[in-house]
Amino acid sequence: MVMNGKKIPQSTISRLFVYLRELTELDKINIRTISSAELGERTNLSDAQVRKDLGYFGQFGVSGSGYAVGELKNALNNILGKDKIWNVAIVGVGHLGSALLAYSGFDTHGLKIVAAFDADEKKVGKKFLDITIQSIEEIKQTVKKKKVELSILTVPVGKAQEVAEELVNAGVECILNFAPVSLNVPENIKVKDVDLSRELETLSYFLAGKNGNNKK
Amino acid sequence: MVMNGKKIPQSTISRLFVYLRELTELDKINIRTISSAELGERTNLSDAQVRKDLGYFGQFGVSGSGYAVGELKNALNNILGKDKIWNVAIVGVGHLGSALLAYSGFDTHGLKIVAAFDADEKKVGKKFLDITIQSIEEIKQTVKKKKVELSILTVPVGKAQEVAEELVNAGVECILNFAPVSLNVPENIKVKDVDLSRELETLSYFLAGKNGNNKK
DNA sequence: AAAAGATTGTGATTCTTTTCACAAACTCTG
DNA sequence: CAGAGTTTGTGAAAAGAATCACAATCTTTT
Repeated sequence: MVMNGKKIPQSTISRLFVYLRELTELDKINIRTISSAELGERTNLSDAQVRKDLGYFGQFGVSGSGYAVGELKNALNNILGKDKIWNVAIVGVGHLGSALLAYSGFDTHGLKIVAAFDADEKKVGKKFLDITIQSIEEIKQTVKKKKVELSILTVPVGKAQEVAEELVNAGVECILNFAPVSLNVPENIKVKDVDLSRELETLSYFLAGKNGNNKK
Repeated sequence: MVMNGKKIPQSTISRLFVYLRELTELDKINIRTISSAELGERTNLSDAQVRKDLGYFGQFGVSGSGYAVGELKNALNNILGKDKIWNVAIVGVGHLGSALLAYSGFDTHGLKIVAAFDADEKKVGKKFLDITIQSIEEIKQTVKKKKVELSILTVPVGKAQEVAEELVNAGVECILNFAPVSLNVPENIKVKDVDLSRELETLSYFLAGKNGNNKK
């Protein structure tokens, strides 16, 4: 990602969402102004990090007093494309998939689940809230019709690559992949992996270290 | 993390789990030997990356032929502490929490869910497979009794900090946090954040860029 | 057994991200 | 309104991570 000739780290983008969330809270409790130091404290980041991150996108602060909460909030909403609502499809309505379907938090983040797919014929036709589960075969047609832009892949490992290809073929450009495999997709497709077991395993690795098991 | 004086990147650890998963597959289909190039190909990483990652922990390869699959697999299992089974507790049995409870994949990763907690009195006492949901008040006692080492935090944002403190107080050293807040815990406690909305939002940011919405 | 080929392990290099540090700009106080 | 106190914005330095590149080592071929 490039802006004004400077390269913007992926991690900066990710942190902007954290700032935005905090600013939204601050706004609710009528706090009008905040310094980078305080915003950093609340988000467990350094003041310098906060300033540098914001610095990629412009000058939002006022020397001596800090940032205007409302203004910065609006600026970030704009930068992060949160003024738009994104249409999301969930593919694979197993345990995790249905938890995500039922998760109400997405709406408040500008994400709207508009479709759900599953290979299991027994599930097809069932309703979750206002979403009817469709067959995998209907992906292409439904993606077009419902203007799906993002997709969440919660199918078993063995099916992931195959289904991913189908999604790409249907025109989806972003995939949040929960299957623990590296998807092979064209490079214009943005894939983000969330690997729950791996996260836990990484934790256990540190725990192993603490107990002295694998420390030299 | 430090080994032989060299600092080991967190990302290296994370990738080791990916290598291990691939090696386990290779072993199943009776492939005896693999080069860094091929292992890299299968995991979408560069050959140099594979070699450097492994290099932090020793010399496992053979020039001219590559790595012995079985041997490397065993070595990684050992390095990553996967010879041990870790006891896990889930705190917050909402949509996501119960999906994780029902998720069978953890066992195969050396993780055993031994307890579940929820604040809702209506849920307390209910059974999920062989786990009975307990009240939050019982955390301390149960953590001790069942030797909980890892915990998964799937409570609402507002409760997260409070419950995290209770976990720390009970002696849990690692927390996988699904609540979208920065937990404030002592620095000897390892917290890993998984923020699903943020992951999706990050994706949508790139999508916004593609459509030219926020490109200069 | 020598030559050709493959592949590792790792120092050096490059690239990326974070932290430092301070002038400049603003606010507040008496 | 001058001086003391804050806080930003940003180059420069440091730290961290990925890539390069190649000598050393092993395998295969003839």
